[in-house]
Amino acid sequence: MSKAVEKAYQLIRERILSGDYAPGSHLKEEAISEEAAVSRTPVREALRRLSNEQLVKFIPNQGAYVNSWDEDDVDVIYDLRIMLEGYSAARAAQRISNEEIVELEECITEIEKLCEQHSKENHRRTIEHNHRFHSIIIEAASSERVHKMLGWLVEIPMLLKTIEQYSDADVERSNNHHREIVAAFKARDSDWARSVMQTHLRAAYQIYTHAAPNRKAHQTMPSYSAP
Amino acid sequence: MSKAVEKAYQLIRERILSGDYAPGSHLKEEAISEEAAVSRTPVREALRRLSNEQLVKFIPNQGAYVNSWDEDDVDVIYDLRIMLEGYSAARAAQRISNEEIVELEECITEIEKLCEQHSKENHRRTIEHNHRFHSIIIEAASSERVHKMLGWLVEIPMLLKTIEQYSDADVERSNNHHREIVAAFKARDSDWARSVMQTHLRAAYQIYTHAAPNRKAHQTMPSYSAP
DNA sequence: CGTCATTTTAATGTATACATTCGATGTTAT
DNA sequence: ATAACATCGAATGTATACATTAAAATGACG
Repeated sequence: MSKAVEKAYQLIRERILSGDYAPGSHLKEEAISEEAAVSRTPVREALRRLSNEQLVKFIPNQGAYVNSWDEDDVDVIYDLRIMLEGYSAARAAQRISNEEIVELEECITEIEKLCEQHSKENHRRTIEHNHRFHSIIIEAASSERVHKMLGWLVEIPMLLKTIEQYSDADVERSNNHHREIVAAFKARDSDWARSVMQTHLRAAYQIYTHAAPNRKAHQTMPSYSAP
Repeated sequence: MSKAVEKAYQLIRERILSGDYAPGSHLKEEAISEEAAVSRTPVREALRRLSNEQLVKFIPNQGAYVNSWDEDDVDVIYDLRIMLEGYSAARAAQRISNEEIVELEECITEIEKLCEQHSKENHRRTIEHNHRFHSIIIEAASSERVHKMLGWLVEIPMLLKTIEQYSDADVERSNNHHREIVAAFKARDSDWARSVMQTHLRAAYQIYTHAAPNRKAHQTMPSYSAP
């Protein structure tokens, strides 16, 4: 995207995900445009993009508010990811190139190496490689639509933190899933690929729900949406 | 949405769906702003919305082009609809109100009445009621995310025309599906509801593929995307 | 003292003017 | 003649000024 829009977009997104902009707070265009050192026009465009990703909520003639999600919404997000990434894996099984398979295997070996000893830095790089692994598959599925839709499901802070909760057994299981997905790809077996991918993500969901300290304590939209 | 944006949005959308703006053609902001009698600003915003719905494709520093879809994309659209509307039906089964169920039944009786004799007008109203039927269910699923995502899958002209291809037997089968979905809702059976909904849409897909005179004749993006 | 109408204000929505970028065209040198 | 290069133009990208709207503050009245 263009320079100023990207600048505003990244800034707003960062601040929302970091919690700097609290859920429900009013994102005023002028204030943001000053902080990002761009004019209101690109800020507006960035906000529109974020509203499509459901990170902010628009109210006509009133502007943008940081969106919040309740427990049910998190469930939906996981359900959608499981459906769509499962679908992606199925499509990828019939479309992925040998080069991409090699890349996937490199991701796996990297992750396994990094998991041998725990550290903040290794953790960060593990997340990166994991993300890359999933991205390659979504790319290989070769559908703009699916790619875009999945785009607004991932990278939500709560969900990203899940990986920090993985026990050693969880990590080993996850790595096994990764290997099995590649095996399914090599066999060009769509059903197998989809099945393993869905298993992989369902397991992640379980770890998240058990790790979440207070699942019932959901953030709610403030009263401006009510009479 | 605001007035001018809505005006531009509707105009562009209409012209794309009617084929007035041909696939691949360049949508120039200034030209559109004159036709819609608004300034470029709301036109830009409308184009961004349409690009999120995948109706137009953006190329940086070059602008918006009417997007086209090939056979594979149509397959993906149907697959996604089947997954997401199936999911919606499953959620709706546990959330739908009695009032909404009554509304669904009204839609069904209306459709059945309209199907008794063929006519252009009855056809149009059938489509309307059918659309309403599906909308109520998606509403009842009660998830902004799912609602929005399904928003950019429906109302593509090719797909809308499918219903015109329905034989009498197809129509009767469709009506039976509708009734069975309501039955599943009354039983609060999520799996049943999802299953029938997916059956319903898979049948529609089959009718489309068989009715399409030349499925292989897909529109392709012009060469600006190729070297 | 509370309620309702009015005014004010601060934000969004829109229009327009300016900057930038990329492609087309045409020229020149090899 | 062709390829590299410079120039020009038309479109997008950005900034800013103006219009409109809705919420908040104020004040009049019951």
